[in-house]
Amino acid sequence: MKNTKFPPLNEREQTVLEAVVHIYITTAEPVGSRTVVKKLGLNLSPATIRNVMADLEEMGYLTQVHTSSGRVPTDMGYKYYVNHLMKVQELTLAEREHIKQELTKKMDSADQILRQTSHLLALASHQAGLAELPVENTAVIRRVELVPLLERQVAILILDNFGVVHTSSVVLDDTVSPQLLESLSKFLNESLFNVSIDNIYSVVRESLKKFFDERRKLVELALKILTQVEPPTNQMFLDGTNNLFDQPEFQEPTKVRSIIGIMEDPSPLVKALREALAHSENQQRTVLIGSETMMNNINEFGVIASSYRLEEEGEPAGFIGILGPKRMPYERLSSIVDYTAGMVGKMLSRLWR
Amino acid sequence: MKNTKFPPLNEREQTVLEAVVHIYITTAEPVGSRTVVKKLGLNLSPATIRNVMADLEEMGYLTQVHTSSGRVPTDMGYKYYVNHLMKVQELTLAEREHIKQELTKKMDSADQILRQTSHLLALASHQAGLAELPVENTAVIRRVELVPLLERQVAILILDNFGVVHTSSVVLDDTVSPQLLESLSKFLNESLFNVSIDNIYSVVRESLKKFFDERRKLVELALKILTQVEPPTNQMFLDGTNNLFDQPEFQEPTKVRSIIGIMEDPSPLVKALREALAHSENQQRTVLIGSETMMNNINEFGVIASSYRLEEEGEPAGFIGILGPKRMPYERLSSIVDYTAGMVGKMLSRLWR
DNA sequence: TTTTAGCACTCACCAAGAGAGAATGCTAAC
DNA sequence: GTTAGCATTCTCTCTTGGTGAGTGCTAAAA
Repeated sequence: MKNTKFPPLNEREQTVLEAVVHIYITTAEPVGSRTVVKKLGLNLSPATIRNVMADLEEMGYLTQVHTSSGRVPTDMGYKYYVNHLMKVQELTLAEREHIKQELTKKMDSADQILRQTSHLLALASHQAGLAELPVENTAVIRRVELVPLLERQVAILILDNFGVVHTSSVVLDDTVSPQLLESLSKFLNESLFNVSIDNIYSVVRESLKKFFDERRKLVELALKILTQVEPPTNQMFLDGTNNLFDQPEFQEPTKVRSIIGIMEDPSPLVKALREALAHSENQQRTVLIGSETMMNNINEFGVIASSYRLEEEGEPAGFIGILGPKRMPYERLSSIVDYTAGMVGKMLSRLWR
Repeated sequence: MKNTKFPPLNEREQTVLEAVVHIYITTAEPVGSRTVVKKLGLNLSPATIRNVMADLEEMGYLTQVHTSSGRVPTDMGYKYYVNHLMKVQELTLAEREHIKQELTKKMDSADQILRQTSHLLALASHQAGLAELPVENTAVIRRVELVPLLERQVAILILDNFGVVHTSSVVLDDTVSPQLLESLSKFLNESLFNVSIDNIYSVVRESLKKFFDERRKLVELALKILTQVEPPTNQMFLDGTNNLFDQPEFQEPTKVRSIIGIMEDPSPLVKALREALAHSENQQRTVLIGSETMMNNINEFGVIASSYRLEEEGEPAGFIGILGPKRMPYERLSSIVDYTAGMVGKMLSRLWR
């Protein structure tokens, strides 16, 4: 899609494209020229619109599912619509209140808030909702605890500033004295405090060097323990995937499997979204369509995502969004995503202030 | 199913029922009398077998998908087969070695072992594998940690004897002094050590009473904190659900949704399995078929489960199993489940010895 | 130059029908 | 008790023909 050209459209062409997208979104049926005329209320005959639609097809914005059927937007058509034609709908007061209310329920961790967010988005959109935990490079270690469990087993708990606890445990070859563990714990806390979780390995290794000769045994133990800490995979919550099965485009078995695929491993989608958000205007909102979603050769999905920030003007800390068929009501859903992202940011920052 | 009668079968009827089940399991097509004769190599004509099959149908063991189609086993037919006819196949040495190898990989927690188990079972069976963490009533608290995170936020960590860490965190109304937290932590550790996780509330409440007048503030805080600990839902790992989509019986959209349903909430299945295992011979292995699986009105599944024990002659600590269509190769899969359950028990007990 | 009426054409969709094939149940004979 | 024979039942597939929505093209109108 990167190098595809988007030929410019005159006013009439824009109007027709917009109409086709709108009609197709609500009906899921190929759109014919007559229908467009009726919808637009123009004083033109279907034949005229037919010519416009033929032009739009030639430029790559529309396509026919078979000769002499109505037109359907291509990915490029959707993209043009989203970028140039769509007017984001304001949410009603009631809708805003509802979102606000659902997100101001008592929640004590980022985990809970984002799980709730994905649920809320799924409910509000009748599509699948997704919500990512704050990305690691903004997460910072607050505390490391080593807890002796049984003679040779030690649990490692890493708490970050978002209240997320990363746990792991290790079975050692030798027994460890409580004294040794305690001094190790102290050492780790000192060297890891406020270190980004991303950097856990490098920082520790470095600060370990200083100690190496002094406390050889301690150092070895520390390395042994830390290699057990799994690099925290950035977690994403995905809710309401069953809504997708209601869509006519996901009835076929092959399409069904693609949904399962996402549930099992959303990482390609996450990666694509992060990239797109980083390059988007203001790093605010992005829409990916079809192949852009990077879901193993399934080009049926569309996704709308917005970043949230922990401070008004800060860096994006993570994103939330809605996943559905390409044929989604973008105008309405975009505003839901935007507003919710704002609220999530507020709620998260309130957590630790 | 509870009150259904299982009319006794004579030898020929048993042979025919067994043949029908076997053939249907491999072909997924209704089985005709001719096919049965060929398979059995008997010196009888199809007409004779037809009569037997008609009898079996009358008794409820077989059914026709439509007049003048071949026969298919009913749930009752499968059940009779599993209980009386099936001969559990020995695993080959290679198969046993493979399972052993996969389970003796370095793993440091019950969590990892059972996740790996569900994966292994899915792979070996080409169905979905499931594995439950050791049930709570055998899990006992080893250690409680209260970790101050930020001024008003406290994380609660409960470690059980299986190396599983239950975490939660709470935002308090007032700030808490480290001293208070420390004494509270000490108090909780004393009163909760070796207490079953099931009983956390009752035990704490009781032992709190003793302290009530002495240290009022401490007690209130403890209660506040403990109400934040979510009752740990017994976790079950489910892997390989995508294998199910390959089965012809799960092609239709409605069936597909039932699979999703299980992925989202397997608790009815878990409950049914626990119950069945408790009443099974030796509390060892059980097979549930169709409606017995308790999956909201979807009667297409079958499940084979075995309990594992932490000590040779101990109580069952949890179960593992295989979920697939009713039409599963029970003879082979049963032995896989049995053997794996034995290995899991060994691996778990080795963890904390 | 733009728009439109008219018309032939294309294609999906549906219903009805015909024929093949796999099984069955039943009856009467072995 | 077993079986051969046969009419019967039902699914599945393929064909056929009709309908309707929509298109592209051409030539005329604005």
